[in-house]
Amino acid sequence: MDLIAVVVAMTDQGPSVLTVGQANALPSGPFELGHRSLQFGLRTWVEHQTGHQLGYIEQLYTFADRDRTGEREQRVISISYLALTRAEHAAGSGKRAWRSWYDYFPWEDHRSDIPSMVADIVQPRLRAWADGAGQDHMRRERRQRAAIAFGFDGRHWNEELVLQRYELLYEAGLIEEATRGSERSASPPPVPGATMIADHRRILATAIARLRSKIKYRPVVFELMPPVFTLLQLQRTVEALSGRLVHKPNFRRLIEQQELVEETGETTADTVGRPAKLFRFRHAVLDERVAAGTKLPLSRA
Amino acid sequence: MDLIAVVVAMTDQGPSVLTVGQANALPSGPFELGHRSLQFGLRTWVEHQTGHQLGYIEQLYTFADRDRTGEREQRVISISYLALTRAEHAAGSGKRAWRSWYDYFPWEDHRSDIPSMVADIVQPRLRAWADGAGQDHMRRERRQRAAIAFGFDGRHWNEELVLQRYELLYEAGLIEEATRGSERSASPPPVPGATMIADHRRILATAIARLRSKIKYRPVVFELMPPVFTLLQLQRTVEALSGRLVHKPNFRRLIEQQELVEETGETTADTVGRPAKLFRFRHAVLDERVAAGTKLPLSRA
DNA sequence: CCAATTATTCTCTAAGTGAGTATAATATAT
DNA sequence: ATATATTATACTCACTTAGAGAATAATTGG
Repeated sequence: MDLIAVVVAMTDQGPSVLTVGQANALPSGPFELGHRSLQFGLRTWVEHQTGHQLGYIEQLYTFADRDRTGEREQRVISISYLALTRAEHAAGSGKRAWRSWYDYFPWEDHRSDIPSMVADIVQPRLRAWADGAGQDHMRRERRQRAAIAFGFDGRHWNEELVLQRYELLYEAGLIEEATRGSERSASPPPVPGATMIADHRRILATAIARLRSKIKYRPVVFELMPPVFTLLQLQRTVEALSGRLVHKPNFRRLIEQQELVEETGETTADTVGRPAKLFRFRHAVLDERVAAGTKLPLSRA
Repeated sequence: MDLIAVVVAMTDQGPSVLTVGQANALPSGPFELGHRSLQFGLRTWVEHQTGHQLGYIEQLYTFADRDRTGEREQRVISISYLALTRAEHAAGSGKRAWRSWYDYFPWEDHRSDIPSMVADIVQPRLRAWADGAGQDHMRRERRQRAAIAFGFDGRHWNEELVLQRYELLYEAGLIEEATRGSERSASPPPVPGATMIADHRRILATAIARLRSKIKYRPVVFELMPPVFTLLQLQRTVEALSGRLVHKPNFRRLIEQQELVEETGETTADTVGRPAKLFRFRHAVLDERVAAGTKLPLSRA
């Protein structure tokens, strides 16, 4: 019985995740009898071990597949969580490090255009995998899945399909984790991207997908923001999480008409150009509207 | 390590859940080593025990609170699942029975107007609970929470807040499960609604909330429908699940423009009035659009 | 003072949604 | 046979939302 945490914060390197070891594992710990509840158990040990106050915690998924850790007949139940915090809360102890999550998923960052590795590496290898299927209908099905997941053939990129993309690459043998234990020469070279132990990278993919979906209908972004911020800073955070750019005027309109923020009266001084008003999150909305939404003006075209 | 299933189907009594015992418990079973995965384990034992083929399975939540079962220091991890099936698949064995979920949550059915018990019983008792708070700001906060959850003071009813409503009633001591073990005379009489053992009713509330949310953006309703159906039958199912009526022309428009269904060419014969065309679900949409949506034309007013 | 830079406001258009009305096809009653 | 009830299906309209681009404002640095 293990608790695994995906702790997310914004750092200088962008949207980041707290890692241990050689930046190849998520922090995890046993669930102890002394803990009042699962969530409480997670909160106490993460805060104790990392000095991070966790603002928002959400259960992700419980895993127990037999060969999860590779050891046969040993059954470990892992309960994974998504937690949001602010990087400043760090007390940096031991071998813990923040890493941009795009280090592990370089194909997910579409903020400055589509990464070239998608067309140069991912697409041809997935194509080869699809063509390697025996029957004709299998080939078509594989191609269609790849096209939907990665937006090939003129389809639109859907930033929420993080897990589907990872699983597709895994199934195609293009992820190092998928070919562990088998002959190295037998499998094609993996796609770029830092790897993780066991299925931690898969759990991270689940967390990113959840967060990308959630910011559209719950005001959780603010857990990652400092107490006061400009609208552009807020926008950059949303863009970092979703991996794509949003239309600035429309973003402002959305935030303001939902009354998610209020002006502090101050403005920024340290920037070039016109100084921006500073805002703070209106915590009252959490009480006022349970289903307080935050939609993103993401283009469909 | 326990698996608990909320198995949902449409029966003559409306949206129904599979129960065991005196219709006061959800089916549950241990997770065995022989099972390949959690989901697989659940599927096999539910199908084995009830003769039901489970179409759709989704993990709900993992619980491990210390006093969950009332036995101290005994820590049981429960992983709960939502499963959808068709009632006809039944092979009816033993003490299993379908029960309308509104037997357990009578305040949740707003199809034919708001149930009178909401204004007659729930509202005054929640008001009394709020007024019983010590400080003034506590009273205001309790009143606001009740108003948001149940749509008092001219607010809108939000059908997705099933869990919030249950938890509010629980906190107010108006749910029998909340006052177990304490002096009976000390607590107010519980609100109407069948009870369940342990926290099963809470798990059921979680499942209903999840399903009411999900039918709006994923075509899961079809798991509950027979192979062919009329659009009105589909609409009635959606209404039964969400607990509120939808606008018929708009519902049709939504279903058709999303190309979720296709005509079979047949029409119904056994009804009064003009015969309706029969439709079947277009399984192709599951491949075509991963995020295939089913939105409901629910009124905001 | 002008260019560059960032912030903020406004407008236009297209699509989506809630609500109501009109027409079509059947059964049953008179 | 005709009217009426009943259910199915189609159409219309007003209003809101969302995507996109343009225009204006307030700074800093030459």
